[in-house]
Amino acid sequence: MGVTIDDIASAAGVSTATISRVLNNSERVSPATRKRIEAIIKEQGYKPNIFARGLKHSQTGVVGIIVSLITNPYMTSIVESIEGTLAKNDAFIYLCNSNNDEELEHRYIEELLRRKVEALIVVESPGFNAASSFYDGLKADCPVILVNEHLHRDPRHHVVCCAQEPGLMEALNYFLARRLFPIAMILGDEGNYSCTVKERLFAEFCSGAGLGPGAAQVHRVGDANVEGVVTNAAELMSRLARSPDRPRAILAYNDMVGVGVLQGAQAAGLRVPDDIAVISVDNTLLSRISVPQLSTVDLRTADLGRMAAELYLRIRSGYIPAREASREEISSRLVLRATS
Amino acid sequence: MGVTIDDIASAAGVSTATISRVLNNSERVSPATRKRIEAIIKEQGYKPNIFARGLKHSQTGVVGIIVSLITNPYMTSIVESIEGTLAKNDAFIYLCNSNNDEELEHRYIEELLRRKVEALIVVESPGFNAASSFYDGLKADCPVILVNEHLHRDPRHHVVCCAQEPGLMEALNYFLARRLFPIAMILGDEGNYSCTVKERLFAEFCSGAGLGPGAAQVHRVGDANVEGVVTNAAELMSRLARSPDRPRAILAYNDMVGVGVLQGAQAAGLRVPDDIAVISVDNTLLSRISVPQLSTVDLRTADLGRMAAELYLRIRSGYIPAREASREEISSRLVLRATS
DNA sequence: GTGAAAGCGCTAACAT
DNA sequence: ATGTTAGCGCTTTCAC
Repeated sequence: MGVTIDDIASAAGVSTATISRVLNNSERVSPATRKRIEAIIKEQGYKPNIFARGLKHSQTGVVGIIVSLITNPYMTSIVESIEGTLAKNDAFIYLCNSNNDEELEHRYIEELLRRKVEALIVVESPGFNAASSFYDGLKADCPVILVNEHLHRDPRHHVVCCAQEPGLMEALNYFLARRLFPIAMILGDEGNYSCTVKERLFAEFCSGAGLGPGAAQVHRVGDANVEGVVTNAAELMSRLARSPDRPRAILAYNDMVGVGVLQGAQAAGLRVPDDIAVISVDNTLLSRISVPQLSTVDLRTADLGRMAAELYLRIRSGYIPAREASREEISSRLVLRATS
Repeated sequence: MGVTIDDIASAAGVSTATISRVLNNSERVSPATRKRIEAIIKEQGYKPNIFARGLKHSQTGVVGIIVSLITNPYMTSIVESIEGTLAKNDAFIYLCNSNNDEELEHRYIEELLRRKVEALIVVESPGFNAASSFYDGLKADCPVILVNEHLHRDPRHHVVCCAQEPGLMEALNYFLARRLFPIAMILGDEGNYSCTVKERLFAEFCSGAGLGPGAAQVHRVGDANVEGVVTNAAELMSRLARSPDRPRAILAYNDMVGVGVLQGAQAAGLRVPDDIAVISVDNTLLSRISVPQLSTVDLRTADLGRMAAELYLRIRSGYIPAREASREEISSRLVLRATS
């Protein structure tokens, strides 16, 4: 095998304890010996054995990530960002795909803890309500970082999330300023956080702007996190195109819905954005590859991933207490592209 | 901490060695004691400490996966499949995203080996030529499984791949049988394997079917693995729609190109598939969410992922020699949907 | 400020 | 068929 702590110790003419000390840059080691040892370590390319460390319940350099659906581009983007940030800091990730299966998720967590991950990052889909009560009760001996946990204002763990409201308001005000009425909000199934937020916010916006039922509509297209929603949204849009109170502006639940709306509009012979403006939510790959490119409310997946990873790194460095709950919230924002 | 091998040993009234033997279900242990010990293990919920095992250079239950671009839906699908298959078998994965950066990839491999992964699965993009010579030279002490390594007929490692030819031929014959001429092949940049295969195969097909230049065209849209290709393809299609020898059938390099073609066709007022039939390659999310849904050559990502994972599992079980190169190749196939 | 030494939980000779 | 025991490479008291 590779070079061990003993090799370094004898090369430096000190004991393994001293090496260990400089490794865990703790305690008092004379600057001179520290410097000398560090040089030898670098020179010999020594890296401590992960398993020996893990055996002594210490650093393993691994964080566990649980995502609810890895094939969802929204998730993928967050994972990419976490991975990239951690890789720069010599940390590895265990990737676990829960498929929204709570039971499986619990088993994953148990096993990850057994493997002594240094942090547990749980990425929720914004349109899915995780069993947050489970996490509230979770006694992990590593920090738990919840990405997009919106439900509890005071969860027991670290939370990193992106507020939808600011971007949604920007979008609605964009429509309002151009007097693009009626405005239609296209939602997914009721009952999840993301949907509720949008519905409430739209209602507030309408009453605030004095928009009557003739100027505002709400439609639903079923489960919006499922591929079939695109077709549903396209069909809905075709119908709306023929309706007497055809909307001039659409705010779509997510990018998949947005893509469906675009297709429906084009099929109905409507020009986007001239006849109808469309803004969706998520800013995933889909919004960028649609033609025309979708204007969308950016949920800032890359930032979210980076923040989660950096939070772990700060905890690891001791800058932040691991077991205290913290909350970082960033604002979504409107990204204007070709459909509005 | 949890229950250790000593706890089990004393509970069973035997030595730790015996426990270890039943754990590694090797050697001769009397069926009676084995049964008894297994019961106690189950009862106490004992699980061997991963780090102690790793320290003794044995099983770690982890496999390393290196993908060239995790945000690519093609990759994501393979990763999902690998993860799902391994999770059922209590194996975890380290996910590494190389971003097509060779240098980074090498560092990942080095670190993964140090972490004693039980297998290394490298997923190449079908449109990217990996530095296969690097892998040929790689001396890993774990099996290396290359997914979609097409270049070498006799690589030093295990290969699992999907041949594009069968599905492409199906697609072309589909066009031929319906006499949808001219047929246009839309390719990405020259120089990668995937592109070369398609070009060669198309040429062979044309000469085989006696198709002259009036009945067959080849076009290029630049780097087809980049989001912007959608717009390029849309623009190309708009131009083709106005051309005197407008194609009646399109075979698109991948799903992104296919989506672009669809949009271009619709923008030009062409009905799909009545005026123009479109078939793409990949069968990713994109082909399923496009409206109309794209007919596509299925590159069978889910099967590929499962095969790679199962290959590792068979090696782990000793059914297959780890260090011998093997090759499993499956055939792509045409999936007919709404655009053809 | 540094060293000696006792483990961490397991595996694998070597004994019996 | 089962037990004894010496490590794997590191961390961490406890001495000095």
